[in-house]
Amino acid sequence: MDEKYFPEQIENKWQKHWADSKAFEVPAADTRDHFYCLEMLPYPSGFLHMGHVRNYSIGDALAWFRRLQGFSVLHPIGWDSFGQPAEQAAIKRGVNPRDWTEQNITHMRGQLKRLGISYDWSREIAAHRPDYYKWDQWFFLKMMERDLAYKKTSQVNWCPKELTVLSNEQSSGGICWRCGSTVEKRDLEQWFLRITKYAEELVADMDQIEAGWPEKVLKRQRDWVGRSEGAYIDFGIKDSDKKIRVFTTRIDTIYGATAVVLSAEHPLLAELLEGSALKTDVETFAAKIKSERAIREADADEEKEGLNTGILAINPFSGESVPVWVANYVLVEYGTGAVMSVPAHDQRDFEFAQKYSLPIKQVVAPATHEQTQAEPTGGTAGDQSASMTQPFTDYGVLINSDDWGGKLSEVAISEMAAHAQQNGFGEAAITYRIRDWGISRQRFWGAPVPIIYCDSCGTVPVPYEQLPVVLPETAEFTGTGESPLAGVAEFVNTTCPKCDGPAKRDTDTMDTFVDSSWYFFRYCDPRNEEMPFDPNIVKDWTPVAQYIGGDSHAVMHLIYTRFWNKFMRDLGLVSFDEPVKRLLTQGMVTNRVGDTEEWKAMSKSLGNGVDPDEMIAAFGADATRLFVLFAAPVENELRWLESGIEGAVRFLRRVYTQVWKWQARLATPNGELNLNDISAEARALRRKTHQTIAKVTNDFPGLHLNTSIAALMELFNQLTEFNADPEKASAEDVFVVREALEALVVMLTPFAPHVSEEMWETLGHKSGLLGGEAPWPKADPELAKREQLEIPVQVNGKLRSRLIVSPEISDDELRETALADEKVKTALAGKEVVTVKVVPKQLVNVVVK
RNA sequence: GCGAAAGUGGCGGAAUUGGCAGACGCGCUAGACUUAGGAUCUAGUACCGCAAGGUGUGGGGGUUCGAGUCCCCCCUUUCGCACCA
Repeated sequence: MDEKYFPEQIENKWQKHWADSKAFEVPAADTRDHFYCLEMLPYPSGFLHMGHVRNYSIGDALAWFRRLQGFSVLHPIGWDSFGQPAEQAAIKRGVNPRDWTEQNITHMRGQLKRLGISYDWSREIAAHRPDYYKWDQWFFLKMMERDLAYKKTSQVNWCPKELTVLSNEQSSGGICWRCGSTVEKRDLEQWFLRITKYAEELVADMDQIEAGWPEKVLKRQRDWVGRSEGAYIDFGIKDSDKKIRVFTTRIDTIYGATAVVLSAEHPLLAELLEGSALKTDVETFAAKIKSERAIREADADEEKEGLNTGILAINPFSGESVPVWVANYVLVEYGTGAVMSVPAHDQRDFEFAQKYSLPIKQVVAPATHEQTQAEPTGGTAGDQSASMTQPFTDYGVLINSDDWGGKLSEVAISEMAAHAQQNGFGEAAITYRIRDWGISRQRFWGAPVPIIYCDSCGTVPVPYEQLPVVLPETAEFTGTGESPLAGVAEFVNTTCPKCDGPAKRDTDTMDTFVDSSWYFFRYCDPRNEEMPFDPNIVKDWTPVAQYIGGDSHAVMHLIYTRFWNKFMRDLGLVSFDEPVKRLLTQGMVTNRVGDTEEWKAMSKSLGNGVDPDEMIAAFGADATRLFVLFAAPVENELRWLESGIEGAVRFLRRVYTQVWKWQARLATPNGELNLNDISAEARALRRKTHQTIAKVTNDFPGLHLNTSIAALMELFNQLTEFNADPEKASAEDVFVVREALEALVVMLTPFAPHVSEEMWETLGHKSGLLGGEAPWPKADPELAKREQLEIPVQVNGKLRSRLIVSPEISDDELRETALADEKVKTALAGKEVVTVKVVPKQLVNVVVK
């Protein structure tokens, strides 16, 4: 092309070439090994931001690496195109959500192509198109058949000012994220997916992905599922045959229970209070707590408040009567909505007991070392209940606990649960924090729930052959929070599939996390009209080899997609438990906020965004991508510095110039080569070449891209230092330079594909990097071996000299050489040598007195 | 409050199993060239010191012939969870 590096020219040329040659489209039948490289599909907001650029640059590097190694690589992209912003645009500006979304997709697709990301565009999908969401609806019906989808009344977060339903995230702290109003709770009938059925598997199967997923993501998922082992215990009620069931993980502390505390919304409360003199007081108090809860989530900092109901409960272990209280710190939605209060051994109960002067009875004492080692003989530790200033929450040894006294907590926990079960007042139990997934949204821009309500037949699923239930062209967007579909008569009014009578459709749409729970299976078989995908096609590509995205999806999306996979497995669509083998959560891209030293994620509202198009125009897509990958390890925060990107251009330009410098000479035949007799410098360059190949090849699967790029820069630096004059270079020198340059260009391709293709062509390969045999170089360990070793010699751990020795040197020779060294002798003068530590072929340390 | 991770030059960051701290890049300094430009090239750049030399991976202690790396205590930062019984 041109002797000078003009990124725009080169990038246009190769983007056109790739498109024309369908370079990244996966052939239908391909016997090569398959590799599925996946990035989280974007929401089509209209504009690519630097976070996208980083995400796709990482994925593209890996996709290219595997392609150059000879894998058949699936690298697809699509659009998570249902969701709020399109509807907001409709409400605010009166545009049609579909048009708005399609325009955004068109623009962003253009940006991705200008970045030169190697997607198979023939497989592009978009959630808002009927040929996609048809299968959301199909899955929903399958869930219903298996009792995994059900309807129930539940509370939603409601903003009274904006008249709209908010998600939990949008109403965190009980405050509307947009207008700051206090959020209310409202009851609505909604569809739920029974993810709790898979709670145990979602925890247990983590050991299948442990090796490939970041520990912090697994931890957050574990917390989210919230598995907790304990026991249910039934407390009797005095003068009644009713029972209150509590859940506890510390049944060993049950002799210390000095109250039973109910949530204000406990279902038994009204019944229990029947005929009580305190009925009105308690109910008034409970209503007060309830209304506080309706506007605020439970908060650990909140003052604990409670009221004695006058009811007495009977501890089934001790037979003691304890008062029943109602309090604001007991959550109705966890466990049984009732707890036994053990102030001596629980922080919350302790605070509560102090405030209301409830007795504090110690029943577990710190275990002595002997007690933890051997089976203890009796509960002898002192009872300090009266003087406790804080609860003792550790495991220990039981005291004041009848026959259980003297047992260790660990032992007592299992034995006491068994005892409760044998005697019919309890059982060992496991509870989970995770709740079923509410998917109904009172919104227009989503996949309609495929359900029909008929006065005579009730709730009727839409028959499969009537799918998709198509979203109407448009609706009235009032922003009142009612589902806009309810106002579209042609949509709502239908006939019942069972009785042909008049009926109405469900007017809610599904949570967009439904769309993104299975989309990457659709990429494998994107135009299938009979099924969501053909299991036989999907099995060659999945589980996904590498998934890359932001850690904002650590719980919701990534737990839903694991759930969906297990459901699909139970349907027989896939054969494995976990959909993603390796996950990378890349770090944020941040920039200074104004002139401050504050680095925050780029965003429109902060005004610290950087437009990828401007970067491409100014520096080229290759340099932009190279910088993004080089500037920090992929999982770290990336601080945007424009000077860094200039460095990337500089590097690419220097490599490009070097290729041009050698081009003509490399084109002429080498003639007879005698590679056994080349200069030391030439041997050193070959060594560096092969060392670099080994390093980059090894670093790639772990995505240590920044160090790979650094290694390529080192190789290039050594190549320029070799500096043989092309005109005068020997045939052997030309060979060595060619080897280094070609390795460099191929290995640079994943980071800067356009200019690499260009240089590869300049080096005389007319069919392109993907046109023939897989070009990724192979490291020759013999050539990578050092010819000489530089051995540091320390005296008492301090560096005193360096020896240049042969790699074949023995330990004894090394010791002698070190002790004979002049600098070492100087350092040893007048001192007595105690020992000489020789680390074979690595280091010598002389220890003196 | 609880939990986890991390603290290395002016900056981003390197450093298999404990074995030459600071690779690579940015920035900076000096010089060369030049239609004087925020281009390109060359050299230098952890800190103190003219030097010899000394000091140095948040602080303190420990293990070891040897610690950025392992152990204990403390400090700081970031993230996650926040009444989950």
